[in-house]
Amino acid sequence: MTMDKTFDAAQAEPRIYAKWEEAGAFKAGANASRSETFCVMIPPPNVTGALHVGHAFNNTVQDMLVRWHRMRGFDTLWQPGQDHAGIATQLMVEKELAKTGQPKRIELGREKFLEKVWDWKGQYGSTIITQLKRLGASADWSRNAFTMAGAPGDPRTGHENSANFHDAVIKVFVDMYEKGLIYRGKRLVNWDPHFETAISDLEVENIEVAGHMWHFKYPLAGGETYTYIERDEDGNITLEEERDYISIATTRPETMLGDGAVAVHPSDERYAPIVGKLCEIPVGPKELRRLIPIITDQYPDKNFGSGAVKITGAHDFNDYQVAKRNEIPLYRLMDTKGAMRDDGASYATCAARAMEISKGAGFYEAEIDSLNLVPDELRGLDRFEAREAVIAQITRDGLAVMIPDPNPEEGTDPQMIPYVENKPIMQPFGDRSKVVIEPMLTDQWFVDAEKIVGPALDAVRNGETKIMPEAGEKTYFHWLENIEPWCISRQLWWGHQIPVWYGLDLEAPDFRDDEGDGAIDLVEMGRLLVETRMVHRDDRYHCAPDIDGVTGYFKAGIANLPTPLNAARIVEVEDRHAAIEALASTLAQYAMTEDPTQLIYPIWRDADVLDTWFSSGLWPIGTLGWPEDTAEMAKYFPGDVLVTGFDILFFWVARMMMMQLAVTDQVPFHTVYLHQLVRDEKGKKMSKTTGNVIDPLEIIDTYGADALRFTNAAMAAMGGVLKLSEDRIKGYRNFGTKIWNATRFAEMNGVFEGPVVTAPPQPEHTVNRWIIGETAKIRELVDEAFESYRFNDAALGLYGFVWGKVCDWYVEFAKPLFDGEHAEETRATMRWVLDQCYILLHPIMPFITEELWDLTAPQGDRAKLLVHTDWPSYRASDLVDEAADREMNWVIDLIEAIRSSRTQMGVPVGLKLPMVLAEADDAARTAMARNEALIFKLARIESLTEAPIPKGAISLPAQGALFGLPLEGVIDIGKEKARLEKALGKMEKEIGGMKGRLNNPKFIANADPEVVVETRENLARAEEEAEKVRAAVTRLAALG
RNA sequence: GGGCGAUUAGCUCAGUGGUAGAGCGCAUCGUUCACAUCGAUGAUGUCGCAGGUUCAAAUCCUGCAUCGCCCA
Repeated sequence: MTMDKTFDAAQAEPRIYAKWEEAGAFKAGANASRSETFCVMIPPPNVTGALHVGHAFNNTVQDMLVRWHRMRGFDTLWQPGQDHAGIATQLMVEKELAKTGQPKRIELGREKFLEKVWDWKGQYGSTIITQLKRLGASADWSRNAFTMAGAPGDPRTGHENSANFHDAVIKVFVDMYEKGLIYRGKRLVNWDPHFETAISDLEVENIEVAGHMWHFKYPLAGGETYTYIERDEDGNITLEEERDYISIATTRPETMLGDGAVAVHPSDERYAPIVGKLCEIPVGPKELRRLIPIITDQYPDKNFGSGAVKITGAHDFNDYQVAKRNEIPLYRLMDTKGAMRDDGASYATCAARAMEISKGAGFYEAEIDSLNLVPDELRGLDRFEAREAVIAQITRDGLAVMIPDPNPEEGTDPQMIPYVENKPIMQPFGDRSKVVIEPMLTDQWFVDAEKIVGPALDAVRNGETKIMPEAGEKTYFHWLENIEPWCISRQLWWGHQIPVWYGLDLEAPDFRDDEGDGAIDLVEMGRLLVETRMVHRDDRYHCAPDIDGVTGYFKAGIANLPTPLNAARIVEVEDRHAAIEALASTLAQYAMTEDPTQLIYPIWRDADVLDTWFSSGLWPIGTLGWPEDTAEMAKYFPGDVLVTGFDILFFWVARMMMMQLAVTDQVPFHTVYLHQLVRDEKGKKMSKTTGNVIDPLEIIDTYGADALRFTNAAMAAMGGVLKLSEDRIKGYRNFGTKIWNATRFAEMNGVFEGPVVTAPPQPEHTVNRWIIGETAKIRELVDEAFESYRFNDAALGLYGFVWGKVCDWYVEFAKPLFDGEHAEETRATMRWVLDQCYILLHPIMPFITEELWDLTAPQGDRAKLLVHTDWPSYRASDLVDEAADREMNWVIDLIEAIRSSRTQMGVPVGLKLPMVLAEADDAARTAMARNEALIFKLARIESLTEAPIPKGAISLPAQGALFGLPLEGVIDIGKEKARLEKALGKMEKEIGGMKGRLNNPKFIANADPEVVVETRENLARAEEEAEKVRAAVTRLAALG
């Protein structure tokens, strides 16, 4: 066997991964040797996703945990899969259709379009899985799950064995609906005008943009005036004037049309005189301007803007709350595309009705939504065009607040100009559509989160589930304690369609049965349809897993209708519009035939689908086959650890907790490991626009997956910021090369010629005894680090051990031993130690270690692949030989001292020096005698004689000994003296500190006794050494 | 504005009360004998500032400053 000089990751990694897969190494339960299970659910990446550095980090962490447990014999399942990513996928497919010149989504229709989506999923949906494999992820791919598995039309491509997620999602929806945990309602939601759907908070990015704040006058009704007074901090009047208006500042003038009130803080004395009065919205046809009340609410900030806030409940989340509290009507101004409404009655009609309402007339929510308060000339305009028009109108009417131009033209009096502040404002954008998100009042489905939040809070409070780092728990509590209803409906086609059917409300309270015969005649039927306006009333709806489930409900619902309507057949139609047509046509037909068996009652299914997060909220059980009673569910649920980004703590983790508890009464996992976003080396978010995106696949191509994984592990300090730097990756690639070459050295020295060494050897030589103890220490450190999720400690500990102990010292120490009486045991020890390095490094660097595992057993006598090799459990207390430890540290210190003085004195590297031993106690003498060969070799010493330190020699104090390097004529006395004095200064400072402490009776009395003893020992050692240095300085002084 | 967090070597970061650390970078030296993706050696710190608790503070507490993130 001749090893190459480096590990060829690009060539080896695919081969090694294939070997694992062929061996079924990642299958659930593979290598299990005990009954405990270990189950990790992958946070499902989007089916549209491609691997980015965040995935790479997240999955490295999971893989380390999984591999570590699998090697320790746990019955391990790492459950992979993907979510169906409603918007993203739909967008992707629409783009694809456009690119290939196919009909558009709407043209295709729902069913055909969904076929296209399934085709797309089959063709491109497994991209990220292939990429995760390149990272070395050891998930059980045979169980790959998909959140749309089992939905109508699923051809089962790429998730052949996935549990039926659709059934699980629908069952949970129906159950929660029946328990009253899910309801339908009109609420303010984040609306994406591009995709024309509600979206979740998670899909909204708040970005600071340059914005403007316009200041407008809202005239008081009836020309009323009041004295407006402003005071400074001491209460002195700074401004006093009569005003016939109230000044409002807004960043969104176009929403003024929907204002329902102006609010001021109850303690704001400036506006106290006009609270309760009406003011006029300064836009729209003059004769039809609406009046709105001036109210008080806690929300306005007295110090912000003018202190008065316009309340547009249907287009702003804060205003919505104020409006709700104060029963202010919510006027919707825009359509689904974000354009000003162009529907309903004329502005004159709507505004008149709105006026009645603000003067106290009663109103219904549904009626309010039908009022279109957009002036006729603004109807149909895009919201941003409408903004400009509104500003222009107000300014033209002289109702903008005016100020003197701060930058007047040279030599002229400043002109008065409208007061517009330029200021940065936070604006919500759709993360995929990139358009400004509009708060919009629409009918949506909600989970009444407040009702299911309790158990999720308790589970974390009582420690049943632990969130790490702990700061995550605070955030979790804060969010859950203030939980809002969760909007789960989306106006999309790709997703789980909501299992709710609607029917027209045919119950007519004012319907008269002329004959009182309980049967309906044609006259009555005509009146029913035309006069009672039933099609304008709210619909009836029922929820069930399928249409058969709701048929009964609807039958019962029409049972009380007059004959023959009460016997109509329930038939599903496309939508509400089709239902009205169908009903009209069936009634018309009945009028002709009078055949009651032909009468139908049309129902239609809710067109909306469920939020992707609703289905991924069920990930921990859905992937295991729930609601079926599967073996996997019994074995692996509840799972163990969830590894995910801090950013989805609310959106996913908290919801999973709530939903699993609501459905199974059990927590889905006992530990949540949260990590930060992966940033670039300067800590900036990676983005295509900034151009600082690091592609993990390019990194893998260049440096290998192990280097990227090791970097991820080394960065993974609990809660730490993750800054990925290519230099660091390169450094860890070099680390791989280092252990590769240590192996190569061992191979050249015949270490792998015999059979493999499985148990810790019991060698005689100190060097070998020492490294075995060091190995045991690092094994304990690695286990403790993994146990407590301190992956950085595991990685850096191994780095220091392999490079700093094994390569820098043990390999060097071993060189002289290969020829002597300890050759045999040294080979055995080195072989064992290297094996331990491969094993302990395997969870972090699986590829190179598996390769080395194979290469270092040329006889083919490995019991198993490394991926399944038993994790060691030997202990430092059994394997550390204290004496060997002391001795080797003494040797290392001495060699370093000699090397240091040589370099500083400018002794040529090649020159071998004689050395004198001036003083030595027994321990030092023995240590010297036993390790002379390697000290000579590593410090380039040619001889050792016992003699006093000669003149002009460098003194080298060691524990229990004093050495000298005669360098008369070579050393620069001044330089050496300076070096010694510097060292002495440092020592004396330390000694001073220790003496100070030991002289303090309080220290002796209060400090931990161990600390006192330790300090005494350290002091003694330091004083001994300082004494030697002082003597050396004296000798040097005598010389000079 | 509210909440959470950070501030340690030139850079990136570890360090949960007991002698300030790592990697990278930098400087000097070194290629027969595992590795130049390497080796040897070295320089670099008022641990953000000010108080407090303690025998002892980078570490705990308080305030301040600066910078992040989340929410409004």
